[in-house]
Amino acid sequence: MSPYDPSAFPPFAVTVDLVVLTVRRHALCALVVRRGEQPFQGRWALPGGFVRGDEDLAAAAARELAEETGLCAHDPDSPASTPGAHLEQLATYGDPRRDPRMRVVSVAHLVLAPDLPAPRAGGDANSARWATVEDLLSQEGGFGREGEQSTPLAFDHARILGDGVERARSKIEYSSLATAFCPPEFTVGELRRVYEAVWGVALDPRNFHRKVTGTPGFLVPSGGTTTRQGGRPAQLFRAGGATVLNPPMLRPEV
Amino acid sequence: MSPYDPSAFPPFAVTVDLVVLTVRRHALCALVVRRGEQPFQGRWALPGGFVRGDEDLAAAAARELAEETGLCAHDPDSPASTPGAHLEQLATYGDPRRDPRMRVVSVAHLVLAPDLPAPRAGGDANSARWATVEDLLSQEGGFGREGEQSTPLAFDHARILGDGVERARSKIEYSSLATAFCPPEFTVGELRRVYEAVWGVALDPRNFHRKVTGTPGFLVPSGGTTTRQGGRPAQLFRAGGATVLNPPMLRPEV
DNA sequence: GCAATAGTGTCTATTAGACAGTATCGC
DNA sequence: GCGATACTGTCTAATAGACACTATTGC
Repeated sequence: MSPYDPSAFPPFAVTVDLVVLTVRRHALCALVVRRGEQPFQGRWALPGGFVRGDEDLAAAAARELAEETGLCAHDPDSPASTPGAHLEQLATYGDPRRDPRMRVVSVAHLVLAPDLPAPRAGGDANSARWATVEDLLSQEGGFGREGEQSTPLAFDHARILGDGVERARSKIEYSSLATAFCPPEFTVGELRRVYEAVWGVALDPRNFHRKVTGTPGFLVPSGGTTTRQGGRPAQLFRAGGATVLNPPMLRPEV
Repeated sequence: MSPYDPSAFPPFAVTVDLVVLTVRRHALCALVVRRGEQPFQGRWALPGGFVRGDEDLAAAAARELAEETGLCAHDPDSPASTPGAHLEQLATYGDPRRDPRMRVVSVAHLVLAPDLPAPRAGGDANSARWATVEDLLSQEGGFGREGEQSTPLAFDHARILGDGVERARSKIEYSSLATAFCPPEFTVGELRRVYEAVWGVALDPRNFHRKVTGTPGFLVPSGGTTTRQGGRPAQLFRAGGATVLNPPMLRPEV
């Protein structure tokens, strides 16, 4: 067969799946939706859907994100987009048997978002929720915050979620992306709690403060202060222009 | 439309494209093939082809690699594969207009290989060659080593190649992947020349030697020595078991 | 000897990590 | 006052980078 014979290619469906991460109550959480149909009916899955015929992959991911959360994604590769959550391509999953019905290639995307109000999913408020990554990835399922048992995720979504979490854990080391988990204005302590939740470690508040305020372009003071965390008023910052951190934040050893 | 109605998805073609990098004569080079048909007939392009209906994405990439180079890819994610070149998924490109004939989503893969004999491409030795990354990515095309002008790469392959080069440049900082550019046994000086070619910088041989031999698990002595680089005989090493380098190699500032 | 590469030692400026101590809020 | 968090300063061990020096080959 000719390498580009348009009439001779096998038919594929192409979807986007979203790993939407946020930090809630000092825990790294992901957005999951309940499947209403077979296969895996009733199980939790990552949000996602088909790429339309005239739609770019990043556009499809941003559309699905808006449909599920109302978030406006900020794709660093596309020039003009309203500020909001960070969106980037994660990886593509194409095992021939990953969907029992047909050949589906899924282009997974990673979204990092600040703590949000309750998710919505097409008007059915009960069909989407935040769950801790720990619960979703524990082998037997574990228990959600309402005491509801989390069965394993549908399809290969546990692997996709694991890859997304690993990407987030490593990217906040050498980029300023941890600020994507924070509201527009935030304190050094709030940023530290993001690192602690994503990495699952405790960091020295004093050395952390010295490190982030000493990294050029990471944070810019916004002028105000807040006492929303209690204690002495803390200076408020915005994300600076730097995207790459040099020197990087160092993740403590195991 | 139901989010998973099997009869209602738009038809996509899915291909794999390969960014095959090697170091030749102190320069980072990529494998390109000449297109025999429209569009972009006669232009250079990255090797690649359709994913078969029952084939995983990584398997398709390994098959294309073997067809183009005879290399056996070593995918770190798959358990048993003959040692050879390193292969990993790079990114997926799905702009609706990236191929003028139809909707093609391409899952690009990155291959890092030691210096190889001349490439082959389906028996037609003239239709595949190594070109320096510098020539391929220079805006106007530049000149290849035979003095032949390199026109810009077909499709969006210049962008894919640029992304692959950037991935390679950053991955050799914090992983042991630079050894994938070396033969099974190599000297510290040969490894240093890999870093210098990929990063395009000059490194201090003495500090480099101290750094790589002091990083646990990076290199293991094989016992032999060689004088193939001239000068005092150099100890031969193999790649050690470590995949992540801690501390990382530091790329000098611009 | 001379050129080339390999390998070791030494000094210095920088920094990560540990931790003392002070500042400023709510209660 | 007390508890909490924010911030600044200090010490030490480790290290990146610069560079002097020696070792061992081919010619």
